Amino acid sequence: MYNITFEKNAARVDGIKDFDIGQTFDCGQCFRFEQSGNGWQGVQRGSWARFEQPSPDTLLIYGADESNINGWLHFLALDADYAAVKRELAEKFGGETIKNAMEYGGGIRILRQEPWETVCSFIISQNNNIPRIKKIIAVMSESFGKPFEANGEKYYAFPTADALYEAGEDKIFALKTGFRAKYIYDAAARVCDGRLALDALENAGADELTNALTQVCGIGPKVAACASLYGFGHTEAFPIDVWIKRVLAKYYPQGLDIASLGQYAGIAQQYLFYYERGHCADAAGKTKTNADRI
DNA sequence: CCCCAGGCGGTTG
DNA sequence: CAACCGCCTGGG
Repeated sequence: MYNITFEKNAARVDGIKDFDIGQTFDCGQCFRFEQSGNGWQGVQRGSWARFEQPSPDTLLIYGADESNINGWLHFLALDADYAAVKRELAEKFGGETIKNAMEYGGGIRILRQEPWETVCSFIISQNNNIPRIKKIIAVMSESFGKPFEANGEKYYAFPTADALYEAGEDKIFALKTGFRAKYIYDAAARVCDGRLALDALENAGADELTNALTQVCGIGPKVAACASLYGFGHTEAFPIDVWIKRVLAKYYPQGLDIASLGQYAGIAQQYLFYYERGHCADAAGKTKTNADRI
């Protein structure tokens, strides 16, 4: 277990395991944290923090103190036993692929993000690329999120559903959200009038949550699974995107029974996603030319 | 000009 | 129910 001490403007967490800030923030699960110097920083639930990891088992959290440290540790899922997660996944999957993926991205943790933010963010993610997703969310937050100050700088909370509903579909469209504008607006409207009761759904079962989310125009199985996994703590949710489709075709051509993978299937999905995307990025880095496209 | 990017809704056979 | 298709936008 880790040990927490407080320094002048940071919390120091020693004794952490199975955690890497770079892998965790760069594995595609969140869109509001950026690398800056030797650390990563961003905004979650209307608060700012900066993370540095001077050694594998030490984490510094700037912006954290006695009053909010538990919130940040929960966000990072440092209060979860990922050694147990990995043991179970190795057993449930069998084969070398999951072991290789867990070796490659063994420092990933599934963040516990704010539910509405995940719903809205993964609507934006559809048929889109990560740099543009991040840009849209940044501009959306600056436009409709509540400003606050931290570390001598101005930051913005992710906009509430009320703020986006009040803004209206046209202003959401003006953020370059394209055809997703009406989806975002529909989701916001449903949260505002209670048809999508996110607070209550935090305690709902997987099926009930999925059913509620997919009532929203523009939320299908993939976006619902992402929201369930990243925003509602459903580590069994298994989003299948284009990368995971490639993984399944490549490593499990005989088929993979997702339902048999157990309570941590979604965490496995993240390891596999990061593993496959990393491989492709490594391979594409120097050789991507028009001639390679044929 | 093409294609693609962490999908989805709608239409068709 | 499976297979298509169009979709805002931006970059290659």
